[in-house]
Amino acid sequence: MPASSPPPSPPPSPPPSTTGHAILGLLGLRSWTTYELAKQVQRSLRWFWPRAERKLYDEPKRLVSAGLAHASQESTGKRPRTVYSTTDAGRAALRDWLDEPPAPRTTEFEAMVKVFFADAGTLDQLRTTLERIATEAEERLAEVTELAEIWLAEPAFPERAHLGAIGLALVKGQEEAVLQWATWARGQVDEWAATDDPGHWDPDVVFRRLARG
Amino acid sequence: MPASSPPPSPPPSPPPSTTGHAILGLLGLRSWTTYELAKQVQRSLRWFWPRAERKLYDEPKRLVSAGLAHASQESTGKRPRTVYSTTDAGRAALRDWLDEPPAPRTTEFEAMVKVFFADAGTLDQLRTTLERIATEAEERLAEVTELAEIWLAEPAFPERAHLGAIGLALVKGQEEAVLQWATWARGQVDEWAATDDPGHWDPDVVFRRLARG
DNA sequence: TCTCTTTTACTGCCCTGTGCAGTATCTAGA
DNA sequence: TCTAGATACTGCACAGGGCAGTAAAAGAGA
Repeated sequence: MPASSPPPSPPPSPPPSTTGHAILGLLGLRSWTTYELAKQVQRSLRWFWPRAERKLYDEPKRLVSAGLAHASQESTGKRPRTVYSTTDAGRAALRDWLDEPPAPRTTEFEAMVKVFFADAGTLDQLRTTLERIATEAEERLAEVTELAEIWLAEPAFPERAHLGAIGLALVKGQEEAVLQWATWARGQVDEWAATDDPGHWDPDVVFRRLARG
Repeated sequence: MPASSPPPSPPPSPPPSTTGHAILGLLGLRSWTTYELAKQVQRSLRWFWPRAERKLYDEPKRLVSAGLAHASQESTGKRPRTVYSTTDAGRAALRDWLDEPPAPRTTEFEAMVKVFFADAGTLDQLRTTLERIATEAEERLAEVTELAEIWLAEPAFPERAHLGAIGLALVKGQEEAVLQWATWARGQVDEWAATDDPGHWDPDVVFRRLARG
């Protein structure tokens, strides 16, 4: 007897990505247009899950086709806009996703690649790179201060202040660590004779400190 | 007079990406097969510029077509292998690249997205996520210790120990910052009544600390 | 000696994600 | 009224990731 042909099932929408779940999280707070979503991701999620605006126009559509979100066509005058909201299935998916082991943290730090290969260039180039690393960290620390002040004065989601607080605290810790390192490194590099010759500067002193755990 | 047709020039190979320059940096140390390159990237560059092995088989070919690297076909028995080395143009490109302003540092930290949307789930889920963040940081700190010991005992490139030392020092600072935060956060969360109700725990205490700069 | 596992050495394919250009409309201010 | 900026998208080319697949060499153990 021949095998019966499989029943015509709707194409199984792939399980949402991290980006999908992050958007699902924002939809759990309120409804958003894609444009608002993009701005909000820049303000908050950017710190831990940076995504280009472009992507945020595609992802909600996938959520809708998976039944995890709902889209309603509205309009401002003649210009149409799409407002997305979550669904019961969306809330359930978000809840379940919290159980799954998170992907390992990854960092892209181009400036440190330049530090690592600094012996292909001059000490001045290395110092400039360290300067840029420090400046970036300082700018972000200023942003942290600004965000903390906004949370104190006019929070958009006061009922979520506790989650915002612990999140922002991590950002501050990270940026401070980078800034402290950059300041230290700047001092160390000043003792080197050249990028490929540390002179009397002894790397083993550092390695022994790092090896102590 | 009609415009003359443009001379048939070779397709301008696009300027190498960060990944390309990173490989150029490794080729500056010695010649590598792609397989060795992939392993080396996992050991060292991974910390600041993580790239999938797959990509490391494509990128050297682009460097060769841009004249920045040289490929020689060798063989181990009947199996062919490609050994890449740098060129004068490659060394010059690397040197020039060190001057260019680096891309901003970015971090993908899925676990923190789960922390940020923890109010979609339970306190147990949040505690588990914090636990996982701490464990990951501890594992990486152990790796830092291990690498420091290798640098002390049998360094592969002793003449580059100074650059390895300052690089590894940053990794340690970053991981310690995450671990300290996770420990602190675990304690704070223990005072909350639920993920969406911090009880008497006051987020403004944290925000005021963060706002002080 | 034979077998099995691990290491070496890649390629193809599909998917996610980025950056940029392009197309409109709406709003607020000079 | 004119213009700048904000809103609301789409298309396209390219970087990069993950996984499956292929295959030969080297080493380990029976």
